[in-house]
Order: sequence, then structure tokens, then C-alpha cells
Amino acid sequence: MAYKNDATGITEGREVTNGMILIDYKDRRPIYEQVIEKLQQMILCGALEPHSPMPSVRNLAMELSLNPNTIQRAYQALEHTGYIYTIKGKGSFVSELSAAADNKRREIEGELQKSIDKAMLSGITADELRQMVERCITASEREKL
Amino acid sequence: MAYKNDATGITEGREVTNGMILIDYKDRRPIYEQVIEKLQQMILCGALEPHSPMPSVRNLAMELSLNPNTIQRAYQALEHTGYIYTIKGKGSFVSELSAAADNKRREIEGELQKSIDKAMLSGITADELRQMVERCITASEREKL
Amino acid sequence: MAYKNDATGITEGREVTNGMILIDYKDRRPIYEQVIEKLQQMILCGALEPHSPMPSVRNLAMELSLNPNTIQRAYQALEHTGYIYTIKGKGSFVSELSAAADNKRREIEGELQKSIDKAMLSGITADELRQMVERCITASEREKL
Amino acid sequence: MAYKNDATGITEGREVTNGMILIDYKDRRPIYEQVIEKLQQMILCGALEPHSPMPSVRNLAMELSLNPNTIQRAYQALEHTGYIYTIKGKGSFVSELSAAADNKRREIEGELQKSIDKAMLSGITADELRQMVERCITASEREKL
DNA sequence: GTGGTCTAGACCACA
DNA sequence: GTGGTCTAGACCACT
Repeated sequence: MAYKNDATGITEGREVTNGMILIDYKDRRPIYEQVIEKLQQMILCGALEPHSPMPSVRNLAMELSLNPNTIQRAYQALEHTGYIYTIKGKGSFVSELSAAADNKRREIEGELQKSIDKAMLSGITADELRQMVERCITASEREKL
Repeated sequence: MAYKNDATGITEGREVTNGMILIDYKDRRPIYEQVIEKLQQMILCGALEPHSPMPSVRNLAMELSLNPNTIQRAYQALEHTGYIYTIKGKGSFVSELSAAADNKRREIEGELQKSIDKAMLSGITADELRQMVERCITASEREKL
Repeated sequence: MAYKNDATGITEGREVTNGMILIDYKDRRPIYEQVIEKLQQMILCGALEPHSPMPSVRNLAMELSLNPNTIQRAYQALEHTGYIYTIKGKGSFVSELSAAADNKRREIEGELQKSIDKAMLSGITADELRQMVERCITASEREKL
Repeated sequence: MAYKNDATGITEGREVTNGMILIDYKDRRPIYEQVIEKLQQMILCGALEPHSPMPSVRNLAMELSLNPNTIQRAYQALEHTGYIYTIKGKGSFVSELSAAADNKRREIEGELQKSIDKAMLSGITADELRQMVERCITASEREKL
């Protein structure tokens, strides 16, 4: 039932993303959001270079064993937010970073603002928050190694 | 529109929460989550004192024009996470803060960790993050006034 | 609102149970069940001797700040299960232990049977169970000191 | 009587749980708790294998002649305690056993501790308890055959 | 009066 | 098709 390679055996689908996208089915967010996030990160960190072609919807769907509709939806969102651009008949390509990076920064700052608002309303002090943030940063750096 | 105002037309029910709970129907999150969050904040910031009675399920439902089941669900979650305790036939009461506050701190730190992980993976540096956090904190403090 | 000593000041209610009954409002079981259990234990362990008078419903209700109805209900259950007997106009008295003790033993064994059935159905082995029971026994003995 | 059998009168729905779940309406516990318990046992004893799909909420509701909300509530509890995980739009699936089994062991030991505490307070000796446990174990094993 | 459970039926987002 | 949320209204046990 999964969208694996079909029976022809021909489309042996080389891994086009080097396994950098892992879907976490226990994650409560919808799958297409996870795909969007991972592709954004690959674009922003340079794994996918500006003006290089994105993997085709079908290939990526097969590689991740997902419904092509799900990938399609992710690509539409990425185009809408300026991470990629599409040329009819040729495919999708990675945009210049500048716009994308600014978007991401705003998105992250929005999330932080929400969390910090909640914290302040719950009686957590600014200094406690700063400590928490430092702990998170070091944790995140350590994990990255 | 209100849930079960009686036929007199005179809406008796004194506001038991002083209008501190506002439901945002544009918010994509389910209503019961919004109720949970607001009540948590009221408990943590001391607006609801330990061992004082929570508004009854039915009263709060009327006040917010919601179905009692929705409030019930929120109360059960709050009991499960240690914010309130319930005596059958008597009502629900605010718990001691200690456990609740710890839970909240962990919850907030978990959110921050997620956001910061995403940021680092997207090429945002630790120093940029610290600046963003400072902006958020001052914004949050200003709004509080 | 609580059923404390009334305004006369006369019924200064000496503690008739030496504080051996503590109601746990966070316990999800109804209060009258807790009262029944505690009184059963006081009878079975000899704190209340056979044929000695039980505290009056009113006194016990005041002492525990409970509604007399709640105590009444507990006494009825205790009489029904043979822990106490009532003489009209004189009050309630502790029964001989034999019958009561047998009842309790059956009750406990019934509970154990249920838990053990569940355990076996969930793939816990008999030996694991024996180990768990030993841990529980030592824990219970230590706490008793 | 069944929930939403269609008008044809031909009850299609093949039994998805092989009749392993029987609701006892005489049981004082709520139905959803009974469902939770039965499903936990089926998962823990291997009747439902890890990563295999759980019956859909609607199907199980029809099969047991219950309201889908009741099943939904049970599934949410099972997800919360780590027995199953859910993918929106696809269904619920059995989790790896490890976490679930640990939870169950703790739950059972907690029950035993309570029963044994009560027993000790009622003057039942440790040795009597051990004998009772042995009787229960053999009874439980015999019934299993 | 209180909270807790259950049914019935609706609508939504996701795959 | 799936699960998730919400409303409406019923009944129960407990205080």
C-alpha cells in the first residue's frame, strides 16, 4: 500500500536527498509539515544550492514512501514562502537564500515570542528564561556534533 | 448563543473568572487547549490560589458559552498534570503550586529546545538567537504593562 | 460550611479516634469508603476492642469535619458486613473479630486475585510476581515502623 | 442495537479483534477503562504486534456496539501511556513493547502495594500474604488453560 | 448541587 | 478512508 518502488524494477530511485529527510510518524504534526521543515533546513544550511533543481515530486515521494500528494503540498508551500521557484515543464528549483533566510528568522522569532510570552504569564522570570535558553543552546550544539 | 441561559433572559451567573479567559475562535488550536492554557496561567501566576475552588464545570461552560464536555475535558487534563484536584460531588480545587510550576518550566524549556534546534539547523547562530531572545523578552515585558 | 464544632462551645468533641482516621481528599474513592476502610482496620488491629462502643455518628462527623450522613452510611455498611452491631437507643458496638477477620481476608484475597490475573494476562511471569510481592511486603513493613 | 448497522441488515464488518474484547456492563468501571485494559493486554501478550495497525475507531465501535467517542477516548489514553501511536488520516498503530511493558509492571506493582498495605494494617501477616499469593497464582494459571 | 460517563450526530484536517 | 474536536442532551454516583 505504501508508495514504494513499483513493480517494474526500473525506477530504482537513487536516494536524491542522501537520507537527510526522516519522517517521524510519532510526531503529531502532519507529515507534509515535517517534509516542509526538513527541506527548508536543507536549503538554508546549503545542502541544496541556489538554482539547483529540487528532486522531482515523484522521486521524493517514492524515496520517502509517501503519497505524491503529500510532497506536492509541501512543494506548493515552499514556493509560496519563497524557498523554491517552479518553471513549468522543467521542475522546481532552489531560490536565492536571502529572502528565505529572512522568512525563517521571522518564523523562529515568532515561535520564541509565543513561548516567552507564555513563560512570563506563568511567572517565569527573564533571568530564568535566559538560563533556560543557554541550556538549550549548549544542548543543541552538543547534539549537532 | 450562550449555553443554556434560562428563559428569564436575565443572565445571573456572576463572572467567576473576571473575564480573564478569552476564547480565540480564529486560533487553530482546539478550544479545550486554550482553556487549559489560560487556567494554567491563572493558577501559576496566583490568580487562583491553592486549595481555592475552581469554577464549576457547568458555570464555566455557561460563562464561556461552551459545552460542559469541553470544560470537563480541560479539567481532566489539568487534574492529570497536577494543577487541580477533584472531590466527587464537591468540585475541583487548585493544587499546591510546586508540582505544577515544575511541570510548566519543563514544558516551556521543551518548546524552547525545539525552536532553538530548528534555528541552529537553519544556520542561525547562537549569538543571533540570544539577540532574538532579548528582543522577545523586552517585547513581552512591555506588553505586560 | 464544614461540619466543625457548633457555636455552643460545649460539645468540644474530644478526639475519639486519636487521629487515626485521616481523610485524603485527593483520593479518588468516595469519602465514606475511606471511613469504612479505616474503621475496619482499627477494629481488626485491635484499636477498637470487641463489644466496646463505637464513637457516635455525630461526634465522629464533627471530629472529621464530615457530614453526619457520610458517617451514617459508613456505619450501615460496617453493620451489614458484620464489623459492628447496633442496639437501638444505645448505639453501635464492635463485633467479635472472627467473622470480620475472615471477611477481610477474603476481600484482600479477592483484590490480589484481580491484580494477579491482570498481571498474568499481560505476560508477567509467576516468578516476577513473587519478587514484586516480596518488594511490596518489605516496603510495607518498613513504612510501618 | 449495534451502532450504525446499515439498512441492508447484512452486518458486513468482519470481527477485527476476534471477539477478544468483551464488555461487562455489570462491571462498575466505565466502559472505556475496560476497553483500555483489554487492548493493553492484547498488546502486551503479543496478540497485537508492534507497528501493526489497530482496528479503526469506527470499526471497533461498531464491533463492540459502542459510540465511537468511547473508543476514541480509550485510544487517546493508550497513546498517552505509550501503548500505541497515531498518524492522522492513516490510523493508530501498536508501539514497541518495551515502554508499555514497563508501565504495566509499575501499574501492577502499585496495585499490589496498596492491597498489601491494607492487609498489613488489618493484621494479616507476611506469611499469610505469601500463601494467599500462591493460591492466587495457581488459580490464575489453572484458569488460563 | 458537583463531577463522570455515555450516546448521537455534526464538522474538520489529513492521507 | 482516518483520527480529532465540538455540541446537545441524557443518566449516574456522591455530597
